[in-house]
Amino acid sequence: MRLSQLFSSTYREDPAEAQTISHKLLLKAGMIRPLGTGIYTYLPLALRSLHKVMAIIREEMDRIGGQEILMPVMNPAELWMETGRYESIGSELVRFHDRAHRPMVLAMTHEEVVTDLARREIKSHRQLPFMTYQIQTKIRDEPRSRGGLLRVREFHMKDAYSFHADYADLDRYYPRVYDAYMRIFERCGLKPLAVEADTGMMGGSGSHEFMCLVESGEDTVVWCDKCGYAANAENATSREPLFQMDPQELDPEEVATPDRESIQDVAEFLGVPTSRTMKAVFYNAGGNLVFVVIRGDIEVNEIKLGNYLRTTELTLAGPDLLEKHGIVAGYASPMNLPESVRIVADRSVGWGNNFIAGANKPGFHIKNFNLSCNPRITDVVDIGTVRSGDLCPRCENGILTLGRGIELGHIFKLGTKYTDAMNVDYLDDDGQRNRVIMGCYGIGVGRLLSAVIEVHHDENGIIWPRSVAPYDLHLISLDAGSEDLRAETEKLYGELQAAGLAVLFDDRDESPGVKFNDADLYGLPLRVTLSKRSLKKGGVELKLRASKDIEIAPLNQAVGFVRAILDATNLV
RNA sequence: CGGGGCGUAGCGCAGCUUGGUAGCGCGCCUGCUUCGGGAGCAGGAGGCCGGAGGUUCGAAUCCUCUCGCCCCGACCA
Repeated sequence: MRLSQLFSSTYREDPAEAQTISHKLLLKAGMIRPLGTGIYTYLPLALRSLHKVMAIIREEMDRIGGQEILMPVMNPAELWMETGRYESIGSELVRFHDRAHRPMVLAMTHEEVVTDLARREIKSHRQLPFMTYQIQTKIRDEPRSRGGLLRVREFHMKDAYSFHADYADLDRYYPRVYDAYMRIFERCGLKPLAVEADTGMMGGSGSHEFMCLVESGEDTVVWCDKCGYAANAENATSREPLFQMDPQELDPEEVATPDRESIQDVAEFLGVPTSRTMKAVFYNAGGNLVFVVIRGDIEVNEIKLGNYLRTTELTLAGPDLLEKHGIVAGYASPMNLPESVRIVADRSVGWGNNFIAGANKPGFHIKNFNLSCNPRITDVVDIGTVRSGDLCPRCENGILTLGRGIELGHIFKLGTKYTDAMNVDYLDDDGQRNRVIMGCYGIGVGRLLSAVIEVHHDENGIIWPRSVAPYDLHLISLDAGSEDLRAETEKLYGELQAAGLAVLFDDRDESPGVKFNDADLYGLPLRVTLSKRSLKKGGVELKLRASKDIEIAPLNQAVGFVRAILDATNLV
């Protein structure tokens, strides 16, 4: 491809709207252009990379027996009503009516469609197991898109669905998908961390997310430095920490704590660490007040709490709701609570005794709060947020670390959530009717591309791994008007292409500085420069984008050198 | 949906406080010169100042409403 013909233009300055590195570079390098919030056009360079990622995905999915299909984006709402998701999913599901006034949706995922398909096709156990996948546009009217391609409202997802006769078969297949996922990401130049994940609105019995650890990631992940434990912070847990226990429980007594409402203030005022306090956090769970008791130094994990309460409608309770139950904000007490309030305690209430807690009276707290003070505290569960430095729940000496990650993919053991809702059965070899078991597996393709840039770049631009680079090499002609030199470069361009290499040829009448800077920005793996100076040095200059070193190859052997270098750097 | 920020030429921005119908840098076009890390000179094109309404003799500038974009939070395969 001649750069003079390429439909793309670079920016000299960083686009103001972009914050994350990949967003900046994708715009700056002329790879994507925005159409609206979270909606982008892929220009030729980005599309070539996207296609390479897709090709890798297809190879790996085919390798584990996947069969590619393509399902519709436009779905009758009826299907989604069948599984209940038409109602349960919020406005990120785009709903509309067709010309005949039938309710329709734009698919944000394809469990409904594929499960319906399966129920029409599956008759016998002989057809099981199988796995279908597609790479299809997904529409999600995200409440908040951001970060360029990292989180968008219309995107490409590889989604796969496997169907099994029993759980054992799903359990056997699931690790194969896991391995295929690792291969896909590694082939794209990423080394993701697979973490145990919350299943969210998808449901199911187990799931893993594949996290690319970078600062710009939206998720918090937790991992152990000793064993393999890794989890999304949403559902991570830790082992009981070391804590102080007084030899005996004392009787509670009130202490004056004027104008000290936050745990921090109270602890400082009374001269105790926050771990010796018990704090109260109120939630509105679908209109009901829930009182959460948790040790003062630990944060409530709302995902865990929501899972425990089996609700997705969970917000901090407003003053109205508190007042209604006669609770004094800032001094709320886990003692003497009205019967109307549900109490949920984090397991950390057992990590110590004689705590400081609220007195439910402005300006007062109580000393020596113990679990025995309130017999109504019976729900003691793990709803705390894991902190960096906490002890690993799985091994002896491990310490947990927290980091940020981009969710590249997510795999689920769905079980029968959808096959139950849609009655998908098969006949076993005894002629008995059995429920089909499902797994589902997603990868965000554009997000994966963004993640590659987040990981592979420097201050001058992208540094593509060859596997997903839009072209293999960037050929620069510094002919300065010399027709001979130009002819040599044209000849080399032809030879490189004839050798099967994908070449981006900067044939523009631009100054060397512009060409070098654009080459760095585009970030193709290898830069090949032909100029008066390079000829004087003995041929053409070869420079890897990822390295500072420059090698000279004789002009008549340039193609061989290029191939050798590219092949040697094939794996990034 | 809450909180914050921003909409002026393709990109980055100034002008707005103190109203007088728009400017800078880069990019773009033409010519000449130049040619190894974003060249020089000369000439040129390009903007209903996001939109609507209002105040005013007069609005990019003041007021009201609205739309869009970005960030944080809520939310979220």
